[in-house]
Amino acid sequence: MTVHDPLLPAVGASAVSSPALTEPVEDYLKAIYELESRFGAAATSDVASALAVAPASVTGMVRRLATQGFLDHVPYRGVQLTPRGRHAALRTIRRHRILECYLTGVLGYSWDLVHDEAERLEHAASDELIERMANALGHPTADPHGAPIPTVDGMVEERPHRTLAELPVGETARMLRVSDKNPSLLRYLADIALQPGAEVTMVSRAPFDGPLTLRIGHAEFAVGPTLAAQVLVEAMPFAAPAVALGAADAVVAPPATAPSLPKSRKSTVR
Amino acid sequence: MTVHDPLLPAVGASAVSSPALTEPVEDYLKAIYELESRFGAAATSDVASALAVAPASVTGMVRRLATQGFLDHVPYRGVQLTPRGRHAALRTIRRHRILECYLTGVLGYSWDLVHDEAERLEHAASDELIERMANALGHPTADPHGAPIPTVDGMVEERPHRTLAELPVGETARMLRVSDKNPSLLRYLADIALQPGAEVTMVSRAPFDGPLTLRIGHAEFAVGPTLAAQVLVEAMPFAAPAVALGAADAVVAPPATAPSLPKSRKSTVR
DNA sequence: CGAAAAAATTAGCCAACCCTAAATTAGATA
DNA sequence: TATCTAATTTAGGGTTGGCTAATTTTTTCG
Repeated sequence: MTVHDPLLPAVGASAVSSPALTEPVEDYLKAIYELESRFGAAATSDVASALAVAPASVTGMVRRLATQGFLDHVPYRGVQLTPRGRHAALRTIRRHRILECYLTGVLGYSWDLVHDEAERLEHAASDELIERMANALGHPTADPHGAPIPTVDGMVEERPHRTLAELPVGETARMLRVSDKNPSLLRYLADIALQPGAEVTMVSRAPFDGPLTLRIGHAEFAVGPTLAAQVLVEAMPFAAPAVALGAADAVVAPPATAPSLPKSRKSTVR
Repeated sequence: MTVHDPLLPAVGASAVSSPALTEPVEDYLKAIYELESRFGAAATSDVASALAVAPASVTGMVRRLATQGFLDHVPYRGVQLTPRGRHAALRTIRRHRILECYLTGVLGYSWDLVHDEAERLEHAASDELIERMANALGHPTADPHGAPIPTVDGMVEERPHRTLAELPVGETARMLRVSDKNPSLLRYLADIALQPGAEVTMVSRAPFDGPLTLRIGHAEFAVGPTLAAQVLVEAMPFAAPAVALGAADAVVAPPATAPSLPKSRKSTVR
């Protein structure tokens, strides 16, 4: 045999649907999804800093993704995912979060270290593997950091919440969620037992951006406002005993249609 | 801040050592390792067909890998791994095999389906994850197909063996190993209970490349010589009861130094 | 309003990998 | 030994993704 028959249709991919996304593409879509759900649209520079690439690289990739129908791009205005792009993003996010659950729940990873591992595995694991893991875990609905796990068909539970920094003095709330991206923050939170499902009471609040005093269990801690702003909490159902994150009054819906590419927007303190 | 500081040293990689290999590079090294241990050196065209790429692509990659010190290339003669290349190859092979063990042992994959999954995960999993899996499994020494798992420092158990096709009539041997790359072959072997550790007796052998009759347990099966040639067996210690693959009389050693780039060699029926 | 600053895009490049087609080289053989 | 063939390599391209250095646009502010 002298003929070389290189990669024809490749046996694994489903005939009609997706030709499998590359790793960078999955990363872009995921980052854009997250920015979009926070700000309504994703700015080039925000995507760039989320992915640690130069803004010019984002412009280039965005053009490609737009021609492939994953997103809409209005030059100088930002991007928004199309339903197709959103679906792809949610698929990656589901994988990421199930992986995080599996790594902490079965393989003993601590919650501050799962992010990086899941970040790499999410691109390599097959649907088969992800569903086997979900199955082994009893189909969790949130990852170890409290982030909701999208369903296979792209639905996400978005719960009403506010940040811990907004909790009025004297009120008690249940911790809902925190970003998985900052290991040292996560280690600190674990130290003070502030994890999803925990009850927190705002004891006092020093003026001029001063420290907030929290009661968690029987102990009190003073934390800075920056930290508090990163922790999401939800109202406590009256007198309900602490339980794991589950159904409750969750709103199940595809992420709301974003306000079409707003003219201006401040993303973060730049 | 206007300066974008793209991927500097990247926090995860160890300062001095490896800058992390790309997926194609790991695949090349692994394929070359396997060809080299079968034939003493890897021919361009063999690498090409193992990886399903054109021979010209192999020449290109080989040049790059040679300049990076992973292998020695004598143009028109073939390649051999340097100690560095061999070490990298064995690391990937270890990952692959531990993943196969984990997927079958813990997540319920059948042995004919693990190869593809492991093939993708082996590039994404961290050392941390692999060692956690190995730990959860009790540090297996062979994968589900009987292939020995290299140790962390690059040692492999090579056991003396012959193919089932070579087993003389009347003799009994223990099945040692079979390639993990052919799902339908693996399904058939599972059907006839011919798996690593199983005892097989050569009952009879039809002439002119005819079928071989095997006894496995209490049943007899007739198999073709092609299949038999793919199954590796080892001599049975006299009267020893069947046990799982483990220590025994294994030879532990780094893969023997290959005969320096032989002048000619037929790899397979071409 | 008009200019400076910030954000985004374009232009021009680079490296990794892969391909086909056209040389080469080695090995086998008459 | 001369020749033919099979294996390899070289030449010339292509795509993806990323970068830097201009060059626009937008936005902000004096």
